[in-house]
Amino acid sequence: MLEEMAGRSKAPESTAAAPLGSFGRYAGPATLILSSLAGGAKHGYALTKDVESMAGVRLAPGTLYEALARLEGQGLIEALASEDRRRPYRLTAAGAVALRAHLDAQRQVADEGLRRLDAGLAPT
Amino acid sequence: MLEEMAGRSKAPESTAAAPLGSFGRYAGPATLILSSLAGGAKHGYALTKDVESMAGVRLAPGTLYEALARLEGQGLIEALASEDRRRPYRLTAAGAVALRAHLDAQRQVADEGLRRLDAGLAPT
DNA sequence: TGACGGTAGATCGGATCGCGATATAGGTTG
DNA sequence: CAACCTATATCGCGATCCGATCTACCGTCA
Repeated sequence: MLEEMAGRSKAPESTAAAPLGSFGRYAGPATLILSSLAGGAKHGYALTKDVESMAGVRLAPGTLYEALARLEGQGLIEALASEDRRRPYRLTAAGAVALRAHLDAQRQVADEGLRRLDAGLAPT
Repeated sequence: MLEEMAGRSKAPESTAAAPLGSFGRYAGPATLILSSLAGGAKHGYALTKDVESMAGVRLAPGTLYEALARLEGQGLIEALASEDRRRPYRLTAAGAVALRAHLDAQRQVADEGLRRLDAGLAPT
């Protein structure tokens, strides 16, 4: 699944799939949005607030709504019936799978980077 | 330090610094490059190979060399004397600090996202 | 020796994406 | 009613990513 993700389908030809870079280009806002939605359906504005308290990042409105449109187009999130003036979005099953893979990979990279930093002072 | 980071100097005006998004725009290749260099100085080509085996991501040459130039301009890495045809780069002290902050933040977001995914099945 | 492939770096053009500015509009509080 | 918060949408600029393409050196295998 998720083959065409970002219009670029090049798998690394090796055995290991590359969840990093699966979203849009190289993660970023998409990761934050999906992670936020993993805690329950939210509309855009609530999402901004949640992301801000969760990651300290304030998503610009352009970034937010364009990312939402992209993610919906990719089937990773879906819009719910709008109440009031809110347009809530929910993580889809595919979105949950993709998010988990992405976060796992990201955590691995972070762990390895931190390991190298701590081990290091990098001789040579 | 790191004030001018990406040609955009807007600090988040609030008290809490936001390590996510500190690089270029929203991390990405920069994170991978810096994490790789945390394991020791490397030249561009070796970096690509290391990143590929570390994260399963193949950085395009354009991405790589442009990112290296940006990171050097930001003082996060520095070029060493070139041997043969190689131009090795090394993580600077500032780069190590920035990388650690970024990876810490990224790991926190990943952990929270995974927690929500596992806790969830997200009612409402 | 000459074709081939891996190493190594650089640059350009096109496409994507992030972001602030801007606009609209309803609700609340003073 | 002014000011501010909620809430969404869109446009344009600039930043960034990426594949293609070029140069160049090296080893090897026919």
